Amino acid sequence: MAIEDSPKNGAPVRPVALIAGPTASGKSGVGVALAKRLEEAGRKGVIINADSAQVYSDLSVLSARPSEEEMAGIEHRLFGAWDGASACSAARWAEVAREEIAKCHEAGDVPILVGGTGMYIKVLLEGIAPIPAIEPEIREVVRAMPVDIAYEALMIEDPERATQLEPGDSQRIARALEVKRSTGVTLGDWQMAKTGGIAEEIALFPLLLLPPREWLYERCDQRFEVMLDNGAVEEVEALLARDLDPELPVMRAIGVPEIAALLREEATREETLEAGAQATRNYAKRQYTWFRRQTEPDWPRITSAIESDNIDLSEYFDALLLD
RNA sequence: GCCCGGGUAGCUCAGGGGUAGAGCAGCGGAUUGAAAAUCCGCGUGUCGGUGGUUCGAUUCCGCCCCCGGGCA
Repeated sequence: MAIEDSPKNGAPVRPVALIAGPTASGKSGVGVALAKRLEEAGRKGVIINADSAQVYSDLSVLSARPSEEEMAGIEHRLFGAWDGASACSAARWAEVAREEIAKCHEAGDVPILVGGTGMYIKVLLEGIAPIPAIEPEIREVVRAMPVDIAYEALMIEDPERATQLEPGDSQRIARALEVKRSTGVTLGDWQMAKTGGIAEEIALFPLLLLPPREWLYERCDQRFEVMLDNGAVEEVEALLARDLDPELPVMRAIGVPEIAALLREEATREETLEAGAQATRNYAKRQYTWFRRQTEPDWPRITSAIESDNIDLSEYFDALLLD
């Protein structure tokens, strides 16, 4: 629903604020600042996590989940909401986020999505093909296949998709294969329909944080060092003690493999620091590309260094701040 | 001081008489149920300096400089 459809002199109907950007760009601070401004304007803002790692209870330090202090009395939802033993997914997150957003709207609150997982946000807004759960045995077999073998199989079972994919894209090849084998229908056929997107039902107020690369990378480096000094090692120790499937998303989160190597004494602290910081930077770059290219061109962007105290929120969220 | 081994892309290094190449970094891009994942593309750099041999040297030879290691 477009803003123009809102009552002339009132707040927009079903508003959703969205603050997105790469890791370490300062999203959380901006989200909290917005919630505070809403409070001043007589409305309640609720922050909803849109980050695929902050979703796991096992990852607090390593996912940079905001502390009680940083939350500053603002309600935060979907942070640490999943147990690491069960893999979240874009579709599942979107389903839950949709419910939380609906609850906010019922209560007259303003949901503020904050996060860096572009695909989660995209699925929430645009929906996704309604593909049923994959047979666990099929998934296991497919994921255990070496890429070249899986690609050959896909060439036979779903040649159309196979030719669209890079022969080295293990993950997408496995996905296409498991969908065909489990449902009997090709991924391409499933994807002809998308369901669940809320873009048409809400008034979206997006803001992309795309600060200068150099500034961002510096923060990535600092951030990983701070994590290492503030419990990341203990967090990974506890996670490893659970003896979970190493393929699980929690086990692949940035910093987990690196710190696991440190705990196995296969790396020094110095090397761990370097590796973790590097992985963070590489990730930030990928997010940068996503947000720069996979979002609507008219979404406002801040391309300077982010100081949540100095951002003029009214410039981006004016309609929300009307009382 | 002498003897070895090196000095080649931002880093680690390969190569070799016809002006050079990988990995990583960096940059660009993709992204439809693991997305902090998965994948694709982009490589001119006084080949340490300087003389010489040669049609031609980064490659061979001499000298010099620098960095390791060893011997004194």
